[in-house]
Amino acid sequence: MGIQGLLPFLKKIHEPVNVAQFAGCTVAIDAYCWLHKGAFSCAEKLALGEKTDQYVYYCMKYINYMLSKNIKPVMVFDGCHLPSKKNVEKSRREKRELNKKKAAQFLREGKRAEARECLQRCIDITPEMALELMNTCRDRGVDCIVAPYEADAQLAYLNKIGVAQVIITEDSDLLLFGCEKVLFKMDHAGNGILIERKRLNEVTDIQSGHYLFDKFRYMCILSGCDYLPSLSGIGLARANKVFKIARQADIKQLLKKLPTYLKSSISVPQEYIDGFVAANNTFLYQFVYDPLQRRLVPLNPYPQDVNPDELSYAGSPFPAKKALQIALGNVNIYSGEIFASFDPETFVPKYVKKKPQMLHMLSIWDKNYRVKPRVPLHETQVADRPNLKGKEITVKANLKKRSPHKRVREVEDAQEVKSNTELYDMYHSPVKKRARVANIDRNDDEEKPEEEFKPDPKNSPRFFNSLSEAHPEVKVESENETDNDVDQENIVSPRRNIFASKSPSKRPRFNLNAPKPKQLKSRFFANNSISKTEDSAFSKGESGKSSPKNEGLSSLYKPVHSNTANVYSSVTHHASNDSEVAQDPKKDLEKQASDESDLSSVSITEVSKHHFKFSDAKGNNSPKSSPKGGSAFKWSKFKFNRTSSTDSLSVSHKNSKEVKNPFKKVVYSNQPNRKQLMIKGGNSESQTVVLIDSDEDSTCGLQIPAPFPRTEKIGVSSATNKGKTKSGCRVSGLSKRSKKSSSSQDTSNKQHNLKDMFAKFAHNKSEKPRLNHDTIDCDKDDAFTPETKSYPTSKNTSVQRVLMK
DNA sequence: GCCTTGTGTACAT
DNA sequence: TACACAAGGC
Repeated sequence: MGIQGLLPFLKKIHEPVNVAQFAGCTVAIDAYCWLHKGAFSCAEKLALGEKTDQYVYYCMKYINYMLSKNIKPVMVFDGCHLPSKKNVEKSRREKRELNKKKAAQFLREGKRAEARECLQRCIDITPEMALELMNTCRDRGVDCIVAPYEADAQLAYLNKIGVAQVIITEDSDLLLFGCEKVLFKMDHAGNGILIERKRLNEVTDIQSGHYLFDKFRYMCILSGCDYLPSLSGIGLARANKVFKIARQADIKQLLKKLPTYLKSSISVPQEYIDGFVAANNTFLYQFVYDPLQRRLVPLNPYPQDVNPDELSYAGSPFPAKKALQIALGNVNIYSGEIFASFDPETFVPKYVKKKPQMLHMLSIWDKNYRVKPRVPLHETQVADRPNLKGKEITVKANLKKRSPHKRVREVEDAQEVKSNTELYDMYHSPVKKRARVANIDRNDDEEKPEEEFKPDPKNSPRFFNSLSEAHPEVKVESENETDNDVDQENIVSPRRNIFASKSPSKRPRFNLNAPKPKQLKSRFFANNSISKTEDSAFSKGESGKSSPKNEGLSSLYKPVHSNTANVYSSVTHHASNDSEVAQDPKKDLEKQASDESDLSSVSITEVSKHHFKFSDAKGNNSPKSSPKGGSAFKWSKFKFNRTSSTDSLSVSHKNSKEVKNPFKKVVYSNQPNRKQLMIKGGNSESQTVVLIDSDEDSTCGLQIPAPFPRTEKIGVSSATNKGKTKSGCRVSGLSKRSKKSSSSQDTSNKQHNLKDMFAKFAHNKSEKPRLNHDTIDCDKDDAFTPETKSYPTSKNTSVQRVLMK
């Protein structure tokens, strides 16, 4: 439940970010948030006791994304119920039971839709479901830990001791526990809203001199929290008002004076004051498990005036062995029985071949594990940046000609799709659609890590200290220079362009000449991945059978789609071809990983380098699910100019064709003060990277996190800012609300746009759209007609000029 | 008019 | 679990 209205209350300090910016960091995740959302898709099956692992699949999509971004996830699960939350849990249980009864009634009456709604409302995440996810995560080398009590406190503790640098959750309570950085509402593309503890004082009315984090916590408790309902008529706004004017340090005394502060006749009983203190202590001293010391500890050390014996409402300590077994996930927290046997000393992840060498990337259960050194992520580097404000920089991207092999592939790809009808069918066929989604995921895994901006730290420890000195290929020009024509002769053709994506030879490619894929077991849907749960006492029984408690409901339910889950259970892996090392993405990436000093990336590439495609329940490959190459479209002939009339960046083709909103993706580079714009219209060779650097505050919903200088207006005129984009260009970082207001129509038209894209590109069979989610809702206008495609002619070099604001 | 409170709805596929 | 919205209290 959290603090009602807290997130909207903190809107001022919402910071749209992508989790990829925390590459190299550890991110602790409130696993139940994902489990709950994942369970939504299979609520009926779960309620009826049928076997499904859809919720695992859902969670693993997030996990895989983070692994592909070199982020170490740590999954944190809820443990035992706190006495403080007894009432909340009871109320939830009653609601679930009520909905179950309603569902049964609807099913008796033949009202399936209503029954489904009720079943969705009675989703209960069981310890068995958590174990299923834990087993899958561990096979991928992802750490899991079960909190002795609430995951929230455990997450905060991991953040506090430096194990995790960021927390991902949907629960606003995390802020009260004292987390430094919390990422809310993260989607599958890693976009979310970051709230930092250090900025909380910006939203409260408490004067900065009098601001204390304690006051923020008091304010939230006063407005009502899981441990204490609010006094009638007091919400966040009134609670904020109290702490704006209150100077009373003693919270008990302050609460007694509440009617005075609120100028009302509100009654504050002693019972409420005691409850308030208990709630506050629960936020402060709840038991958590320290995986490094392997023992239970309070979230914060007890001060002298607090007697731990009086904090039974904040949890009771367990014996050391039991505490460890709970933390390892071996104990069913409902029944208390041992239902798993995970041992970190002997466990070897199935799908991680190499152990990371960076100590903070090891398992938190590994004895050699060390927390990541606390280095300010950006601050040390911000001061050293060159000031490019008001400058226009010219960025050259190294563009290589297509290999003949690739051209052949495109032709073959084009021949696969014969007509608009076929494309339309592809889109609307459920199984094929899923295969297409898998294809999108593959593209993401395969290409995005490559696109990230990673300057060589050996050659440039302070990369941006002297941009032009360190990298002569970057030409910095003054704003007064109006000549947009670039003198190609004066540009030294770079051997290696640090702004460009990596060499195509190192890029994983789908190889049409590779042998047919071998049928392998799914990574995380292999049957053996759930064998432990089947063997255990808590198992829901054989597949297809309902558990006894659900038999009554199950007998009422006549499923129409009996075997949809099988689509997930059989996944084909494109086996690598040993004889074609150069074409083998797996080997390429391994080689690439081994070239890097941080071998932790090996496990990351291990995750991202495989291509999956779905097959049907019998294991037959879907013919339309083979990976596709990028489109032939090239951006190399476009220039980026500032147009005074719209105060925006526009793009013009060399043949004077103007295109708006060319940017498909904004990626935060690892370097501070730099944002990379990835122009993904073309294939990998023609991708161009433009660094934007600006001090201006956010416009059009594009925001750069605080350590970065703010955002540049990109492809959106000032008249259409406030998060709205005229042409539907995807702008990462829009708040949900502004997305709804501005792009809800875009979203509803998304499928039509995609269909249009198919239709448009199908006219030219050599041209195919990249089925990348970043491009789906782009290009609604006719800017990208096949005629605009072109290839670089200027010595494989493309030049973009960007005015730095 | 501000604020709280209750209700309805989406969440995933 | 959170958000949007409407109703109602102060």
